[in-house]
Amino acid sequence: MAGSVGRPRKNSPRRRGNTAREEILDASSELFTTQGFATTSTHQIADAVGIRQASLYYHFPSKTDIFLTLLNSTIEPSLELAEELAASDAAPAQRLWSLVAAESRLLLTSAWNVGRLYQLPVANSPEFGEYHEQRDRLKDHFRTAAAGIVGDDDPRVELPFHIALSVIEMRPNDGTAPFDASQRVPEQSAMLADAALAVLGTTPPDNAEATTLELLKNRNDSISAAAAAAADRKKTTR
Amino acid sequence: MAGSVGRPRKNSPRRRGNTAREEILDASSELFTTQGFATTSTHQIADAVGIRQASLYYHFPSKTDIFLTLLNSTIEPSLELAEELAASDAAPAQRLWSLVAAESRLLLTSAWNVGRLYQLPVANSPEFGEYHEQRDRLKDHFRTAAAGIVGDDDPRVELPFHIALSVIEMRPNDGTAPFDASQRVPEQSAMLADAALAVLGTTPPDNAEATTLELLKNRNDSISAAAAAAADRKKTTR
DNA sequence: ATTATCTATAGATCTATAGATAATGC
DNA sequence: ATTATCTATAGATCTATAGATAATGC
Repeated sequence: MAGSVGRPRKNSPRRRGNTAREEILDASSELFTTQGFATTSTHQIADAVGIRQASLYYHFPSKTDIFLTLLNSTIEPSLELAEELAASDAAPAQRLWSLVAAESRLLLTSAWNVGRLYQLPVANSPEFGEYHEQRDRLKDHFRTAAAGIVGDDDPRVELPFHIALSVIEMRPNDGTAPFDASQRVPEQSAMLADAALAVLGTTPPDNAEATTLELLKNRNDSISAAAAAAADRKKTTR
Repeated sequence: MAGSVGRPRKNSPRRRGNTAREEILDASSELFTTQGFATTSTHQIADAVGIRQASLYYHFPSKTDIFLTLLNSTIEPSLELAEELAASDAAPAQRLWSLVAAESRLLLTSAWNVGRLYQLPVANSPEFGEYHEQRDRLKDHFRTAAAGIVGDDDPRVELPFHIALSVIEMRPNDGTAPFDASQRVPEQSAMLADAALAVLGTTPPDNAEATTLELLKNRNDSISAAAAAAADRKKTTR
C-alpha cells in the first residue's frame, strides 16, 4: 500500500500487501523463487514494487535481510508444525503420515513456491546458522518418525523428508496458492503421505486424514487465537 | 596439467585433470556445486586452478560456457542411459527399477555432486533450451516407465524421478565419488529403486540387480569400445 | 515534526578484452 | 611460429549511503 504519509511514489502500487514491507516481501518471493538470490538485483525488486531502488533501504537494512526474513517466515511454521506432531501420542505410522501430509500442505498454501528458498545456494551460507539448526531439527522429526517404523539404522529413514519436499518440484509458482488454506488435506499431500509410508513397507492407518486434522486442531485453534489477538492489538494501537 | 608449451604458470597445478581445460572444469564443478553459479567468480575458479583470471578465456569463451559444458556432460550420459533402458523389452517394473538404480548410480559416480548443477537457478535460463529439452525427455522416461505400472493418469507417476534424484541430497560433495564406478549397483541405489516401486504399490522383480547389469551390458561394452577408440585416435594424432 | 519516498552517487566487484611475454617446436 | 600463460584495464553492474523533498499529523 502507498500509505498516506510520506512523499508519494512515482508509480502506483502493483503488489499484494498492505504495507510497503509486505509488497517488498511479495516481490522478493517471486524473484528469489524464480531467479535465485544472487541474480536478483535490488533494482528488480524495487521495480516490481513500483518504488526506487534506494527506497528499499528504508524498510530493510540489506538485500540479505530481505531474504532472511522470507527464509525464517518459511521455516518457522514448518518447525512448529513438526514439533506439535512430535509431541502427540499418535502411533508412529500416523505421526509420519500426518507430518508428510501437513508439511507438504504448508508448501502448497503459499502464493509463491517458497520451498525453493532453501534450495538456493545462498541459503547454505554460514551467515544463516540459526536457520540451519531449525532445518536440521525439522529433518530430524521426519527421521525420528520414520525410525519409529523401520528402526534407527534403516537407510530408508531419510526418504519421507525428501518425498514431502518433492511437492516443491510439482507445484506451480505463479503467485497463487495451488491449495486453499482450508482444514482439508490436499489430494497431492495425501498421495505423498501414502508414498512416505509405502517406501517404509507400511500402509496408511485408517482415517489418516481425519486423524491428522484432529491432531492439528489445537494448532489451528491457537493460530486463529494468535491471529485474532494480533488483530485486536493492531486495532487498539490505532 | 601445466603443459610444456606456452608461458609457464606462476603457480604449480593443484587440480585433477590432464589438461588446463579439465582442471578448470574440475574446479568449476566444486565451486558451482557448493556455492552456485552467480556467486562463483571467474577469479575464484582461476585461483582454484592456479592460473590468472584472464587465462580462463583462452580455454572457454565465457563463464556461462564453462557451466554449459558441465551441464551437458551431466545430462547426456543420463539421457543415453534412459534411452537405452527404454528400448529394452524388460517388464515395466524391471525397467523402472533399472532406471532408478542406474540413474542414481550415475549421480554417485562423479567426483563432485554434479546433480546440483541442474538445481541451480541459472540452469533455468532460457539460454539453455537444448538442455531443458533433454531434461524433459529424461523425466518422461521415468514417467512412462511408471505409467506402465499404475497407468497414465495416476499422479504417483511423478514420484520415481524425484526419488532417484533424492540421492543428490544424500551424497557427500568432497571431490571423491562415493561409489566406485564398477559393475555393481550401490546399496543406496537399490534402496531407491525399491522405494520407487514401493510408492507404486509394487515389489521389485526377482534378480532386479542382476537383470539391470545385464540390460546395461551393451551400453558398458559400447562405452568401453568408444573410450578405447577415443584413446586410439588420440594416440595416432600424436 | 514525522514519515516515506525521491535523486545522485561513491565504492566495490566482476567479466571479458588487449596486448605483452616466456616457454617449446620447427 | 605457435602456444599458453601473464599484466593491465575498460566498461558494466550492483549495493548501500547521503541528503533533498513532498506528503500528512500535531
